[in-house]
Amino acid sequence: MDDETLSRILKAAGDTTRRRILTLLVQEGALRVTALAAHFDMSLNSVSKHIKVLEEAGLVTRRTVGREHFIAAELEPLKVTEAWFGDLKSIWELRLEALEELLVAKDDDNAPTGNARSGTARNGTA
Amino acid sequence: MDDETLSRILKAAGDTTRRRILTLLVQEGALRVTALAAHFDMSLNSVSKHIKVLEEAGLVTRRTVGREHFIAAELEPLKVTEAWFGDLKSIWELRLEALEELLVAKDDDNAPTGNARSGTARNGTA
DNA sequence: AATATATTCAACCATAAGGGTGAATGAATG
DNA sequence: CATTCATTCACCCTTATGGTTGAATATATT
Repeated sequence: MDDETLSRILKAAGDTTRRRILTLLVQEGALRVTALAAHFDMSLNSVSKHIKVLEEAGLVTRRTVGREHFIAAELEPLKVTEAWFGDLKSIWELRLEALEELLVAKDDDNAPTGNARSGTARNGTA
Repeated sequence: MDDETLSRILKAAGDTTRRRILTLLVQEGALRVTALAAHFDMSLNSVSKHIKVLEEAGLVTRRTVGREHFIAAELEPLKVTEAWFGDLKSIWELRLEALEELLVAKDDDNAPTGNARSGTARNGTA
């Protein structure tokens, strides 16, 4: 997955209006631009621009039928993003496990202060 | 959870440099500002500012000891954010289930086109 | 053909974001 | 006490963002 893509997704999701749009689409299915705009105290144009941002991030797709544009949420980017956060958590937990092992191994040498979470790695704790 | 908070977290995570900082911290534990900056082709000042953004989003905490500031990743906001994406997926799946039920119920009336995913709700498909 | 509807495009404005530099602050060290 | 080191603060610049309005485009409707 492109790092640039992830940035676009997160930036798109970083705006309240856009998150609300996404939520609306997810719970109500595809909606027209006007229908979406009706939910917001904001010009239709602005909503249209927000949709464009979501579209460029791949969070939303557009199906044009006649003069009406139906906007639908896209599930895949959500998974990808969730995965990034999940990976980060995994690395974290792996490192914590390693730390704990170290502490347990040293247990008879010097009694550690406990609390592996604040007593961080080779750099952190003085 | 505050919506504003979520926005700050996602905006903070939306920048590549900041994601790299987070990753570094998660895999190496707490690091000094200078140590972090060494990884980037960018002024120390800029990195310092990125750290501040992460800090304001709660993604990172600072422990100052003497003249050195140790920056550590914070796990909790990651969970919250992951949860937001997860919730969205859940709503999505719930709605799809409901749609499938509808389709199955109508099965003898008129043979549907199948494909519940593109044939969206009451608004979408013409 | 004329008009109304749905949507985008273009230009504009204010403010935020991301980067840089130089000075200021605070702590260690000779 | 002067100096070096670690970091932030203040200011500047350029570009992006979120919002506005008015015009343009494309499709329906009468």
